[in-house]
Amino acid sequence: MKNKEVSRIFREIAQILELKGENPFRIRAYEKAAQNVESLEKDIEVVAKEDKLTSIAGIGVDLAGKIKEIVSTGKLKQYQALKKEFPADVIKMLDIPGLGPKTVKLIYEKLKITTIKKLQDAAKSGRLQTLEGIREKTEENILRGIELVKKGSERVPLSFALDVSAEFLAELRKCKEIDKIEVGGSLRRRKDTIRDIDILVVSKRADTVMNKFVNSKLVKEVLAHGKTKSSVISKDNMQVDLRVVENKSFGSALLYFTGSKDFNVKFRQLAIKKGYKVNEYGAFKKEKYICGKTEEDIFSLMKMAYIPPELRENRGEIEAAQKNKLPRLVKLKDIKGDLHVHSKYSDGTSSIEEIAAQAQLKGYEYVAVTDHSQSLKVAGGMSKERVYKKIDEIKKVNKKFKKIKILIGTEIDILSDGSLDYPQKLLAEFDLVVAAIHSGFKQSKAQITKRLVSACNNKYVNIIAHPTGVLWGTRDPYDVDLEEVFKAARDNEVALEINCHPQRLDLNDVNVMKAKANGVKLTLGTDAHIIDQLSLMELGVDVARRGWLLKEDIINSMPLDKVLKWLKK
DNA sequence: GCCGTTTTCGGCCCGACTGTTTTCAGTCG
Repeated sequence: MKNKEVSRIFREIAQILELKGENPFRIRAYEKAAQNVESLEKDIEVVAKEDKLTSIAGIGVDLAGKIKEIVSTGKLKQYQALKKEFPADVIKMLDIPGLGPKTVKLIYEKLKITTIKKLQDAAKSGRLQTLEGIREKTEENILRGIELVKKGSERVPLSFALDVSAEFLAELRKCKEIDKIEVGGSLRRRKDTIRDIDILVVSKRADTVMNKFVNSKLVKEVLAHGKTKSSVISKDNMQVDLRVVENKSFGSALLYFTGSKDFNVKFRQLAIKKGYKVNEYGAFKKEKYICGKTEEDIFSLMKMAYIPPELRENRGEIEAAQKNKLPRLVKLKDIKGDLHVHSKYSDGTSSIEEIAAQAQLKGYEYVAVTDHSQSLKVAGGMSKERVYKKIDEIKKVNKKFKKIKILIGTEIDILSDGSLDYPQKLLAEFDLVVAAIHSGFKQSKAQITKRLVSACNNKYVNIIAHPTGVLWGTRDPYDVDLEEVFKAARDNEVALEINCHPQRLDLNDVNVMKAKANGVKLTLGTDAHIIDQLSLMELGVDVARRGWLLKEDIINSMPLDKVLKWLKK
């Protein structure tokens, strides 16, 4: 797989071309190509071999030739020549917020500044002010931008952004000048990681709302404060943007503010073809306002089905909506049980009975109590004896609860040599076996892949939990050949989990799509360690929806009898 | 550099805010 390599090279070419002041549309062509290659499901090397590169959107004859060169020689002559034109650190200056290609070029060429450190020194000493168009404020902004880069303006996990946005929403809702309020952006699309929070409000008193917003106690720093748009940095270091519009523009503004960027570009192009102009204030014919009060109005004007926010990534959803062939996405109410829950028997805090009661309250037909296996000592991994004790208790509780079935489960460790943490004889005692990697994350791709594949080959294993091991913001996924895991899972009727825990959300949307394309079934598991966390199911459903899943793709949208049948593969 | 049921040439989404200058370029989303 050289998809990442190709897209990295194209992205960097785009940056260098920006510095050179090249045609912006040519630059965008490289960026678009980079993105499309990166999100391509197929291996770019295979597509190149089949001579089908130009069938990829945004890849024409020229870029196809460049991809072939990269795939066959591992290099691209054009790229190597371009790299010589600017020092690597100068290209990195483009990452500084507020500093764009024009200014970087000016600074590099006039002052011969080649590193971010030198840039910082020059800004502090006021030397940048010798340049045309740069005065005190710009210098300050550059210094602030450098600090932001150092701190790492990285994406945060969805759950963290949800918490921050909830605080802002609560604060803004106190403001009686606000008639409507909604979150947009990647948060509304429920991406697994979020860079900034976009909030949209309807108000007739935009100035009052803006003043309250930028002066809120939640705000650390004001980046911009305009009549209809403001940006701040929150106390938790998240950028929050607020936009105020009139009611008649609420739908169009929400559409625009929800994005994604690629979706917006495609959508607006389509509008032009149909003779309309769509912006955040509405859909217009010539200068005449047609609609914009709701998103539905605009979709219907474009003669397409309403596209749920989770799908708006320009991954084919616009074409599908035009043909009225959008997938009937799984909904929270389709989920009939939770297949990954921890009890007091390992590192959870709830009793079997509490879990049963809460799951019943959720309207579930079943819940699997999947405690850790013996090796995972830090998480109260259970000995063989404790397993039998737990089985006895579950049987008793099952007699007490008529409306819900507790499945006897285990989240068993896949040990570093690929073997499982309990003998086969004990595994036979469980209704459900969830296998997962909790150690040896640094092993080679081949080793990790082999461990997961051999777990799939075990006849008692039903589910692979959090298949890539990612912990958003803390730990990168381990190196694994998912294609191999997909094959093994499909051939052995093993499902892959979408772990709903906000730090995990693993598999993610893209891998969920790939799994489905490979004929693999998915499960949703909250990994709850306390009964309140059974509500995390919602986040997992969001991932499933972003991955275009129907309820038919998800094991635990089936009723109990069918799940039991599936478990007895 | 890509793309095409108005086009194989001439388009390519569209608008807000800031800083600097005095009408606009640069940057961002």
